[in-house]
Amino acid sequence: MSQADRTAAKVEQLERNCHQHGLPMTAQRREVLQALVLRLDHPTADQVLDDVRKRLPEISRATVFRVLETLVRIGIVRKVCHPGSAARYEVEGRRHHHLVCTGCEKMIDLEDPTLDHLSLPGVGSGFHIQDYSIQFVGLCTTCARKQKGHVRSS
Amino acid sequence: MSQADRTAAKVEQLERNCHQHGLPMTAQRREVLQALVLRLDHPTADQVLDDVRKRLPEISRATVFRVLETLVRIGIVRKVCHPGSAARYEVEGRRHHHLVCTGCEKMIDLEDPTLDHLSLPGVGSGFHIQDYSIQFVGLCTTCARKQKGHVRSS
DNA sequence: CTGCCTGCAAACGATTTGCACCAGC
DNA sequence: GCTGGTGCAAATCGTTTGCAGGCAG
Repeated sequence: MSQADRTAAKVEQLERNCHQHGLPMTAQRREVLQALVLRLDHPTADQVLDDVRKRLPEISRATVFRVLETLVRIGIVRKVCHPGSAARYEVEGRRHHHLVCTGCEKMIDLEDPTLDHLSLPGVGSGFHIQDYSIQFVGLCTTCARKQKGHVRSS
Repeated sequence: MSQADRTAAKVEQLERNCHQHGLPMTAQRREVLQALVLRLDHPTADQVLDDVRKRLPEISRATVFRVLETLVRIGIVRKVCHPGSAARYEVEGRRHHHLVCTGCEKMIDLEDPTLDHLSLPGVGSGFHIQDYSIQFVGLCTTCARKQKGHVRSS
């Protein structure tokens, strides 16, 4: 599937989900989602804002926050937690995991079928597990090189 | 091991690590760590502050943030990322995973030996994996009950 | 002594909210 | 026309920082 197709499919899904939830479809929602689909990484709200402004220059920061939250609520977008300060967002898609670099805080997607069917723990507590995702923490190539020899700078 | 023993052991480790890093040992550091050991959940900095103030009433908020960051740096405490707003902290210990409730944002620890030895993916990218932890997302018993029948309130 | 640590208050960055107006249905 | 969405600016929340003492080593 091409990038354009993926985008179109997502926008369509957005329209469906908005409808299901009785929410109007707006240009802002479409553009925010589109910007997110086009990115391969996990942008912060501000990065999304920058992208969207290229096509919708008058959009407000607050709206981007509101729209992102809405997209998360209706299940099209996932808010991923990140050790860094600002929250990151990504479109919901295939199950995948994250490599997080403790050096530069970069986050890389990892798809690995062997990790996709963990036997879910039979939690006695009655917790209802809907999904899971693994966070691998470590050092990316660049940071690993940098740390050679150093103990700790700060 | 009793709770008191665990606390003592951790404080001792703190003294050792401070020494190793050339950092002075202070009452604030001891109390912050102690407060964290005594909690079974993943408190925010403010929750830690409340606990510590019971024994050290004049401690400042800024100090709690600074001390927590120090404890993370010297490897006694872990900052866990959480979809919610404020960062959470926990003492480093055995490997465990987290159940995160999407309803109330509660986070529950889960120790499960069957999940402790995942075959780490042979990442081609040269990423250096040091550790991992799994996030299970779902609904806790309370929130699961609440959602029965509702579609979505807000 | 000297350097790191602390308390306080102010600064900061990310996110949320109140309000007046506009657009989708 | 009513409901919910948007832009703007102000408020809020979590966290960090600058500075003047204080205390550990």
